[in-house]
This record gives sequence, structure tokens and C-alpha cells, in this order.
Amino acid sequence: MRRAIQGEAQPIEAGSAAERQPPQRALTARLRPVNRPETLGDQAYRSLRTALRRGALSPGERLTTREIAATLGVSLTPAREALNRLVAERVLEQGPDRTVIVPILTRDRYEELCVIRLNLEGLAAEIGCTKMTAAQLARMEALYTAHGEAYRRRATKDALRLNEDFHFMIYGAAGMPSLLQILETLWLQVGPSMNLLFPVSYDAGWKGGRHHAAMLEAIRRRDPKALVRAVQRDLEDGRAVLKRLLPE
Amino acid sequence: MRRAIQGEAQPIEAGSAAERQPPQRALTARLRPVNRPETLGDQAYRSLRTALRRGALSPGERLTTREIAATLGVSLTPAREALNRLVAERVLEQGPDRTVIVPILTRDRYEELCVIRLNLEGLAAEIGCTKMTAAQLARMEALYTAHGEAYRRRATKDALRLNEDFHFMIYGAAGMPSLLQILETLWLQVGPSMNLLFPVSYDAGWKGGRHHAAMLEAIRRRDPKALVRAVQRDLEDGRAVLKRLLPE
DNA sequence: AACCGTTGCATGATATAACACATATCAGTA
DNA sequence: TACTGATATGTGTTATATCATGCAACGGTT
Repeated sequence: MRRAIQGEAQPIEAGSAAERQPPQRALTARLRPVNRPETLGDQAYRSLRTALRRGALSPGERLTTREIAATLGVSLTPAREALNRLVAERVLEQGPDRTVIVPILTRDRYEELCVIRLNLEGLAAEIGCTKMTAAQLARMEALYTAHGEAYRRRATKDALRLNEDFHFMIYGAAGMPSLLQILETLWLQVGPSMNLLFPVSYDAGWKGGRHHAAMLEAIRRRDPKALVRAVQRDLEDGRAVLKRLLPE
Repeated sequence: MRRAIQGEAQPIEAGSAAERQPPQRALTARLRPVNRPETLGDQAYRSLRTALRRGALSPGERLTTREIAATLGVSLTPAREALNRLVAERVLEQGPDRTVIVPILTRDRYEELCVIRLNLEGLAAEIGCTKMTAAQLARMEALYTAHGEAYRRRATKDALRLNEDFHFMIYGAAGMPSLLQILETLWLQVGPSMNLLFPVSYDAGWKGGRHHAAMLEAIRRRDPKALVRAVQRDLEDGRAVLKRLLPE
């Protein structure tokens, strides 16, 4: 056996049992750290978050701690933690007498969010353009075709999801975690109403596809300014359509 | 008595007991809503927040739920809620095995925050410039002199506080609550290290006063572009000084 | 019929208990 | 002396109990 032979090849002064073992890489190279499960609170948070992104929760809907807890099969504590976190991010809202509700996006609020997004998404795009790898670009092209397909199939939920992935592939490439987190919560704040209104805005004629093509082209040419313009135009188009549909 | 005389002056057809009373304004105009105390969780949150702003908590310090709870005289639940909220805002940080620590601001992280702030504070200043009222401007001028005085007195904590108030008077005038909240958490993220390093950066010569004067002048002239420039110069000056002092 | 107070239920807020895990302390052994 | 293993302590996480509050249904009064 190789092991025994290797062992005998060791220097003679090795006397202890440990040193008779064949030489091996450090333990950390052979053992993977255990998979430490995330807390129930984090799971509840992510669960609510994806529900929000999918439009499973409608604006104005009231969320109670106990119902969330019962639905997710956990106690009040993790459910409450998740709700508090979402409220802190302004993704959910404190209603009267401390109830938590899915916010109803007003025109003013949407306008404010858009102004912030125009700046921040432009910033992220400008930086992301220079740092994007070839692999990321390839992934974006795949997302582009998938998005166009879902769009034509009128699979609005899929299209929304793919649109989000497409955008965040750019923003993520910037390598700015704080900025990315801000952008995620901003998107999440418009998400629920977006899901509700998208079928309408779809019929109103959305030119997202054209802008996405321009974005890809700008990235291929490594032209940050052009990318910023395309990203902002995309956002402004959506804004023009959605603004008329929002209340107040 | 005036009331009785007023009462007798009422039209005669008033017969019921209620109608014999003198005319009065609606109840809501005479009764203030009860002072509904904020929850212990919110109080704990604000308490930690002001401690952070004052530099009472040092970067790297470890915060335990039980110690916070004991210090504030509440149970674990509100203390935990406050910590979670601050972690969600990235004002505090998750250390190894879910401990909460005051983040140590690295150079890269500070750089990222500055880039975001240059954009967002510029945006807030541009809008705030056009919306600022005369009363707000007067308040800013008072803050300006108070800040300069604290600066000369080398009362660094006071100077920092007044500097913050001065800036946020502009940003608040923009009337964009979401943007304001983002800016507040961004400032809070640099706050602890700022408090630690400011005495040093003070000696290194800070030209904040000049920029503040330029800001005031720009507001008086209602010149948004000039205000944006002044705000960004101010931030860039601070960045140049602080960047060298940060680790990594 | 309209109004109003009462009662019971659901809910959020808080405290507390129970549990798993990590670190520190310390004694025992090579 | 250096290292190993056990124990104690502290901590985060989660569940549960308790309390005050808001709301809705109900029934009595005018």
C-alpha cells in the first residue's frame, strides 16, 4: 500500500503515532465548513421578500404577525423580526395603531423613488460598465433573449423577474455592496404596485426591449456614458407609463 | 362673566341642554391627541442611534443583546429589535457567529459610501436649494455661526453635530423622505469612525468653514448648481483628509 | 331606526423561559 | 511546560405567556 510505503519514507526521527501518518494537505483544504443554516428570522425575511417581488402581496394588504408566523410555521418571534426589518427598509409600512401594511404607491412617492433611482442606477451602471466580465456579459445576453421571449409570451411575471435580473447584473458588476443594497430596497418598494400594474403598462406599449439592446451594445463597446443614458431612458419610459396609473 | 352674556346672546330657538351651551370650535381644535408613547423598541433604537452619532460606541466594539437590554432597563425583545434594525441598515455589522459589532470603516468601504453620498447629497442639495424657506435659511445661518464657533473652540463633538445639522437642513428642505432616510443611514455608517478620527483630521486642517459659507451664499442666490458644487467640495475635502487615516 | 355602551376576540408589545452553541477557564496528562 | 479535554459561563435564537389595546358584533335605550 502506498500509504505504508510513504510512511516509511518519513525521516527516522519521527516517533509519535501522529507523525507516522503520510503527509497530507492542511485539514482546512480537505474539510468543508459545515453548512450553518440561516436563522428562522432570516428565512422568514427572505420568504416575505420573494413574495413581495412576485406580486403575491397586494398593496394595501394587512400583514399580521400571527398569520405570517402560522403560514411559515414558525413562532411569533422570527415573523415579527422579518416584518420589522421590512418596515425599517420602507418596503412595508406602519399603518395606524402599529399594523403593518403593504404600501400603496402614490404618484408622489413613486416620483421620488424614480429620481433617486435615476441617479443611483446611473452611477451603478457607469461603474459596472467598466468592471463587467465577459462571463457576466454572456449571462446578460441570455437574460436579454429570455426576457424578450417572456415579454412576447405575455408572461408578465416572468418578464418582470428577468427584467430585474438583467438590470441587477449590471449594478452588481459595480462591486459596491452598499449601493446594491440600496437599489434592491428601492426596487422592492415599487415591486408590489409594479406587479399589479404591469399588465396594463404592457398593453400601453413598453419599449423596454429597445433600451435593453442599447444597454448590451454600450457594454460591448465599453461606453459608460451610453450605458447610463440607456439605463435612464429605460427607467424614464417605465415612469411615464406607470405614473398615470398611480393614485393621488 | 363673558360666557354667560355670550350664551344669552344666542338665538332664542335653542331649546335643548346641548344647544344652550355657548358656540365652540370643533372638538379636534380644542383637544390635542394623547401623547402615544413610542415603543420600547423604538426608544432603544433611537438611543443606540444617538450613541452612535455621538461617538459613544467605538468601531470594533461588540454589542450584546443582554448588555444593551440591561443598560437600557428593558428586556431582550426590544433590545434585540433595535440591534436588528441597525444591522439591517448596515449601521451595525454581523460579526462571526451572529455577534453584532460596530463596523470598522475600511478605506474601500468609505470610498464607496463617499461616491454614493456625492451623488445623493448633490441631488438633495439641488432640490433643497429651490424649496428652502426663509425661516430655514435663517436657521442655517445660526447653525453656521455656531459651528464656526465650536470649531474654533476645538469642541469637536459639538462641531460634528452642528455640521451634521447644517447639512441636513439643506437635505431636509428637498422634501424627499426616502432620500433623507438613505442619507441619514449613510452618515450613520461613517459616524463612529468620524468621531474617532475627527480630532486628527481637525489638526490636519479642514476647510469646512469656507465651503459652508459658499453653500449659504448659493442658497441666498438660489443657485442650485453652485450649491451642489459647494456640497460636493465639502465632502471631497473631508474625504481627502479621512481616507489616509483609515485602515486597509 | 339610530345611537351608544358593553363584551369578547384578535393583535402587537414585552417579558421570560428553554435551548443550542461558542468561548473561557481550569485541571489533568504527556 | 505544552497540550488536551471537560466544565462553566455567556450569548443568540426561538417559543411561549402575559398584558394593554383596537375592533367588531351584539344588545339595549331613546
